[in-house]
Amino acid sequence: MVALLGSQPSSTNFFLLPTLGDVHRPVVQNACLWLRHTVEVTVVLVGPTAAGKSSLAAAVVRRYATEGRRAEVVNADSMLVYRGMDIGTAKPSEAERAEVRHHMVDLLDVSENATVAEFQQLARGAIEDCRARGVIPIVVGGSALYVRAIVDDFEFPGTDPAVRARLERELLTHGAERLHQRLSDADPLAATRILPGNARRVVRALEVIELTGRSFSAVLPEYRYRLPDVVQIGIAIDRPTLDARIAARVDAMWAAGFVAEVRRLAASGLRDSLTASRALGYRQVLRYIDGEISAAEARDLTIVGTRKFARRQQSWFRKDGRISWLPYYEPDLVSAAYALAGPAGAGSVPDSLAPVPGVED
RNA sequence: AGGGCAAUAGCUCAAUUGGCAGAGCAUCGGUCUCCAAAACCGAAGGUUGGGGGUUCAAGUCCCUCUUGCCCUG
Repeated sequence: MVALLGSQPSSTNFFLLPTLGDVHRPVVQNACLWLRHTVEVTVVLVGPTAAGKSSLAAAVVRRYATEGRRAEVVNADSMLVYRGMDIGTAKPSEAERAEVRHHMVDLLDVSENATVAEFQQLARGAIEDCRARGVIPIVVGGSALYVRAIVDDFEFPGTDPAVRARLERELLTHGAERLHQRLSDADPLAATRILPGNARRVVRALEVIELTGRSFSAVLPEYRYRLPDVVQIGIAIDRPTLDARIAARVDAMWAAGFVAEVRRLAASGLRDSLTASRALGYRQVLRYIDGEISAAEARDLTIVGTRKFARRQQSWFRKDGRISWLPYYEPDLVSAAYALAGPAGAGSVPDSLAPVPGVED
């Protein structure tokens, strides 16, 4: 039954076309109340850091519970996968995780390298697992690439440590320009898309070409869900408010013992890691611990870095036209989100909750 | 009070003997198929503290005022 309806992704949307008059709404909602038992929705909650995704997710899970439905969170935040990185990542607390099950959290040691491809596999598995158990997965994340890799048609060509290491060495000896020149010969199209200064992407392109024997004409896929029924909700928040929240959050982290956490992780190899050591806050606190900068500088750099990260997140998300935006100040944000994600929802935007222009940007 | 030093983009500072006021950071915008909390690219931003003078030409030299810092009383 699930599979049958799942093959018609638009079934719920169909009943809720915005053109329907209010008169029909009760009927429509009844239809959906019935459908909610058979159609499996995947909810995706996005937005910049400190917008309030986690607490909203937990509240929506609770609301589902009042309807007798179970929902679980699938994290799509790149740094939450590291064990021990708790304060600096604003990881949901143990209490929160005891109440709501969180997937894709605490999977790796700080010394291990996270990859998008692996994350994609595991996260998709977690979603399948939820669906198989009749649980609604709520993907919550600020890493746009991760979210898209999970929800859209992404296929990552493989990677080979040996090839990669050799290319990295060539990068050191010959420089990025030279590698980019080589990319121009091997794959002119890719070379026009990747700027010579971006050594990282040049190396990856050469790696893929060498591994696959084909050109690296990688372009982001179209905005098309590979899952049957996805509802993407974004929290819209204006910059001044977001910036204030970020500053307050960083201060709270320091007060909560962030430096001690970084010290602890440094002892277990944080410094040598490729990915974890680059995490916002951790990178700056490491410099502070090493005496390179003052505590105040570390704090300020973390705030500025987080702010810039939030801008990048917003610019990534605002391109995705499938996201329904809810203003952070919506008095009953939970009901609004639930209206989109819950039984009556599946993508319809209630009139009162149309995107708020001033907030979205 | 007297003497000395300084004042240039939002911030920190550059600017040959007087010769088209620049850089880093912040800000804004963009790119993105395995390090993505990463990596990279672009744009905007100035009556050089105010006023006067010398000069073909003044951020630069002279006078004056304002503000800040230091020293001496």
